[in-house]
Parts: sequence; structure tokens; C-alpha cells
Amino acid sequence: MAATIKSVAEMAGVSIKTVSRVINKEGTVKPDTLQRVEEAIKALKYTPNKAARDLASKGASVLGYVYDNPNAYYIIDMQKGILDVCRKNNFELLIHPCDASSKNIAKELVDMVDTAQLAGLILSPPLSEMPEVLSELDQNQISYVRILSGDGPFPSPLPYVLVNDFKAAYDITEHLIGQGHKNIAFIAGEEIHKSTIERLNGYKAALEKAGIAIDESLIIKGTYSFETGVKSSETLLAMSPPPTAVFACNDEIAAGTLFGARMKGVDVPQELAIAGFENSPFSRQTFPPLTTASQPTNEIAQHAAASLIQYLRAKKAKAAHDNLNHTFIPELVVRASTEKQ
Amino acid sequence: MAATIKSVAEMAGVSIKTVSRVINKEGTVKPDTLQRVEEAIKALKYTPNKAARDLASKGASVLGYVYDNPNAYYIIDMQKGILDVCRKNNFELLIHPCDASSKNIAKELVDMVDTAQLAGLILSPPLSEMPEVLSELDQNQISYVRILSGDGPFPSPLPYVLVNDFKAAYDITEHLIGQGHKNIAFIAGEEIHKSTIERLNGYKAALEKAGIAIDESLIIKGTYSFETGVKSSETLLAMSPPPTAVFACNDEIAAGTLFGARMKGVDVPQELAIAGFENSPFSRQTFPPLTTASQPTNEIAQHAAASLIQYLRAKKAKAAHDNLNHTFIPELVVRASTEKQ
DNA sequence: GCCAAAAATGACAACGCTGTCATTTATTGA
DNA sequence: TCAATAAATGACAGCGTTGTCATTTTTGGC
Repeated sequence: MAATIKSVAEMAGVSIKTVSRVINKEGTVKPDTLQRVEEAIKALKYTPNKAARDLASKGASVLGYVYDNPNAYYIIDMQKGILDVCRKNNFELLIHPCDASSKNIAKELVDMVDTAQLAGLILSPPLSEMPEVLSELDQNQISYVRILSGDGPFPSPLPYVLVNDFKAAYDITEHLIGQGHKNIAFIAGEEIHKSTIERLNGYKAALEKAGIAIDESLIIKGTYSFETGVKSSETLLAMSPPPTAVFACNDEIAAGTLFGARMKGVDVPQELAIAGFENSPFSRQTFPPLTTASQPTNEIAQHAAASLIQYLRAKKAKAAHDNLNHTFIPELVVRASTEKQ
Repeated sequence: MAATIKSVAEMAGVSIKTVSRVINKEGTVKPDTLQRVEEAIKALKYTPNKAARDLASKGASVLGYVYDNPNAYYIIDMQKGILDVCRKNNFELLIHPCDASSKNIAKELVDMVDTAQLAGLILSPPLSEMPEVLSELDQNQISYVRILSGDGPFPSPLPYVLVNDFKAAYDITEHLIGQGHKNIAFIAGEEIHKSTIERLNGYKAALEKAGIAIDESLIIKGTYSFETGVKSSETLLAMSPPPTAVFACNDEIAAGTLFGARMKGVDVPQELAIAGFENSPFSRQTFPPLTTASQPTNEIAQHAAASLIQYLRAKKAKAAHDNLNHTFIPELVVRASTEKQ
């Protein structure tokens, strides 16, 4: 039914190998043969059979994107970025949502790579920051690229993409200080996310720089969730005096904090300034809109996918690969939630 | 390097065909041979090569999920549901975000099915409701399952999953009427989404049932976006008298309406009640939280994927397939945005 | 116009599995 | 015990490509 390389070869009056050369753009085909073959391909609506290709050339070109992250916007953006690069490079993408807190998550990933015959993995936080996962992958010689929080460079044979949360958190805190706040609370997310630590450190560094003593009671542990924001705002507003500003570890928490403040009739930003992190779409849609830090998720994803593909190609060709590790710095986005009139 | 069927066969002292029978659970292998083979598989960590399998058995098992929808939560939920079913049935999933407004979207899909050798497509709105797309797929004999708005059953050889937006919209409107409102506005989304029409019809039907005349000036056209909500609320609040309630076609619009009301200092729900649709996570997180209708997206997705797979199997076996088309009715979720104290 | 070298093309064996059909082994009934 | 039959198993040819290496054709220098 469907055309095969053989039918194309017959129609063009060449051998199948020549057709193969054409579809793989090997460039050693005479212009007029090339044209004949291309015409035949078009006429027969021929598309190479992927299974046969993968089999013959040993190894399919499929990447895996593994995520465990509650933020749908983040995932979708990541996914789109990765997909774009995959498509351009003739790779396919296998998507695998998973539960990072599951005990055998590492084994599960190795299994997946085996069964689906993946060429490599793209890991985003927290998976990309879990030593047990990484070492298991290393032991099984699985290639991967990590997206993680930090400010390298650091030595690693495998590619990675860094997001400098420290700097961005520093900027946000500095902005709050610039608005005259001295009593600034910090609401943290899960500590398994390195971003939490980095953001906390940025917060602390900015306070120190401004000569403001760090008050541990203003630092609240939580999860990256709306609920954490709601609960924390209760705790914070019950203090005397309450903080005049809150730096929430992400927009969800910030939105929760805002919600909590509103419930108590506390005016934002007059009585309480609130900043988030991540620049989720809804950070623009709360009332008032949230000050936050924007990271170019799509770009980060593209970069990650591209460097993994580059790494895989270099490995296959047994060549050294250029190191294209890169650090992204989220940018401060100031909105009404931290600006008094 | 990696184990093949041959190495397993040698180790177990059987022919490769017997190993094949074991991994395909054909059930015609003696218990003790079976055990020997299974042990060899385990010992060698053998996993069948997918490419070889697909090639030999003609036809890979890959479904395509095509979407063009701005709602990240919806997509993620859909995707997870589909992925679950795919994994259980040994199918793979190719994800393809696209632009439904692009002129050659239909060709693009056909191309994708060809190049990626897809077994079938899962279409969600608006793609699933575009005649030009469907007829192009039909012409190319591509199998697909549609998720769409409506309240069938209707005759179709291909499977589909319906969401009864009419009924849910009727319920929401009835709820608003029950709260004493007579002057209820409707903010629509893109008309290319059949859900918009269905929801509008549900709204109208409920008004009629209650004997309330339909006021076309209260029906505002827009897109499924926050911005539409903001703008529409300006228009509506400038009327004299302004409506006392708004039924927004989805939560994004509702959130925008809420935002707009807040900007004008209009109290929700005392002065203006607002209802949305979809039960997005953020509908719980606005202040006040939004009344909305909840659709079991994950379940819908699972159902869609399962019926497509069933259809494909039946087709391959040239058997008639049970029709498992199903209609889901979103459920009313009442929250503070429509309930006066 | 001839030869060597380079460029283009082809023949054919993999790749790792499944499908078909032949063969061997176990089971049954008399 | 021996056919006759059923159950297990095996041999081997594909599946549609790519890789390797041999062969043919073209090119360029003299």
C-alpha cells in the first residue's frame, strides 16, 4: 500500500541505495539523478519507514522529557520549547510525568529509557537535582541534560542549563528594600527544589547588603502551593508587628498570600507588599498584579534540548562536543503588588 | 551490547521464535520452557527492540495528540489521561501543539500522520470541531477520536467523546437565577469553539424557562481570555442599569471580569455575581473564589484514548467495534463569587 | 586520447524481530 | 502398544531501511 524505498528506486530507475542517499542528504548524488529521485518521491508520496530506519541505523532518535512539577504553565512552555527543537532535528519526544517522591523513581527512569529505547533524557527540577536519580542514571550510562538552579559553571561531562535564582531573588529583595521595607518575610517552597535554597540565599544576601538583620522568624517553610501562601499569611499577619512585605518563593504562594491578606482585609500593597517568582500567567491576573521574576522557560527548554542533541551527536561521532552550557538569569518584573502609589 | 532475542534464545536453549512467543504472551509455551526463557530475559536484562518489532509486525503503535488550546491546565490534564491509557496499552504518544487558525492545518496533520507513521489521532476542540480538518483526515483515511461539545449520540464510524456544555451552562444560569438575578450578562469565547455556542444556548434556555426575556445587549462576544473579561466588565458596568450577574464562558474570562470589577471598586458578589466555566485551579484561588462548572478532563481524555485504541484494534482485526462513545456532563461548583451572604 | 584518481552508483548483507509453515514431541483412545 | 491427533517448538523468509565495499562512470592532466 504505502510506497517503499524500493518502489521509488524502480520509478526513478536507480538503486535503493541511491534513494537512501537522497533522503539522507548525503550530497553525493548527481543533480539530474537527484531530481529524478525527488520527483519519484513526490509522485509516490513516499515517506521513509521510521521503524526500518531506526533498526538499520541502530538506535531511534527519541528523547524523554521527565517532569514532576505542579505548575502546568511551566510544563507546557518547557514542552513546547523541547518539541520545537526536536522537530527541527528529527527527534521525537516521549513525555513522562512522574512522581519524584516515589522511592524507586530512579529505577523507573532507567526502565523507561530501556523499554522505550531513549537516546537521552531531559530533566527539570526537582528530578535534575536529586543525587540518587543522577547517580543511577550515570551507572546505567544514560545521557541526560539537566535544567537546574545554580550559577556554574561546574565541571560535568553531561550538558546542563542553569537558572540563577540567587541573583533574581537578590534583585527582588533589593526592590522591596528600595520601596522602604525593612521587615520582609520570606515564604519558602519545598527544599528538595534547589531553587528554594538559592532564592532564600539571594534574599538573605540582599538584606545583609542593606544592613538589615535577618530575622529567622520571618522565614517560613512551606511548599510551592497556594495553600502555603494562605496559611503563611495568617501566621505573618498575626505577628506584632507584622512584616510590611513578603517575598514568596513562587507565584502560587504569592497568590495564596494575597488571598489570605484579602481575607483579613489587609490592603495590598499599602499595608503589605507581595512579590512572587516565575511570572506565571496568573501573576498578571491577580488583583493587584504581582511583582515577580520572569524566566524564559521556552528558551531554557530549547537550549536544554539542543545541547542534549548536540551532546548525543558528538558522542555518536566520538568527537568532543562544544560545551554549550548556559546560565539564564530571571528578570525582575515590577507590578502593582509592591508599588505604593 | 544490549541483549537481543537471539542471546536470550541461546541462554535458554530454545529458538528465537519461542522467546518471541514468550514476550508476546502467546500462551503456547510449556511451563518449564517458559520459566527458562523468563529467567534468561531477566538475567540478560533483555528488552525487545521496538524498531524491529514495529518493522516486523508492520505498523508502530503511536498515537498523536494534537492541541491548540491556551489553557495549560486543560492540556496537562488531557495529556496525563491519554498517557496513562497509552502506557497501559503499550502505545506511545506523539504530542503536537499547533495553530488551528493556520490555513494548512489540515495538510499539516495529514503530513504528520504520514511522517511519524501514526496509528491514530486524538483531537480536542477546536480542531475536533473543524469540518475542513475532519474531511481532510477522512479523505486520507486517518483514524481519529474527537472530543467535542454536544449531546449526541450521533452516527459516526469513528469514536468520539462528548461534553454536554449545554446542560452545564443551563445549570449555572439557573443557579444565578435562583440567587435572584434577572439581569444576567453572558460573555462568549471564540465561536470556532462549539462550546461557546452550546454554553450560550444553555444560558438562553435557562432564561427562557424562567420567563426572563433575552437581552442581546447583555451578550458580549470575545475570546477565551482574561483580557476579554477585563474589557467586557468595563462595557457591562457602564450600562444603566448594569447587570447584577455575569456568566463568563470560561474561568479566564471570569477572572478578567472579576479583575475589572475590582478596578472599578465594584464588590463581588454583592454588586456583581460572577460565574465561570471549567473549574481551572485558579478559579479556587481568586478572591472571592469563582462559581464554575467542573469537567473531568482526565477521565474524558482516558475515555477518548481508550476508545481510539479499541477502534484501531477492531479495525485491524476487521471486527466490528463496540461503540463506547460517552457523554460527560460538567458539574456545577458553587463558590463565593455568586453567593451573597 | 589515455590513464589515474575521484565521483557516483550499485549489490548485498545486516539490523532484531514476527509470521508462516514444517517438524518434533507429548497426549489420547482403542 | 500403536496410530491419530494435538501441543510445542523450530527453520527461515521477510519487514524497509542503512552500512560496507565493490563496481562503474566521470573528470582532469598530460
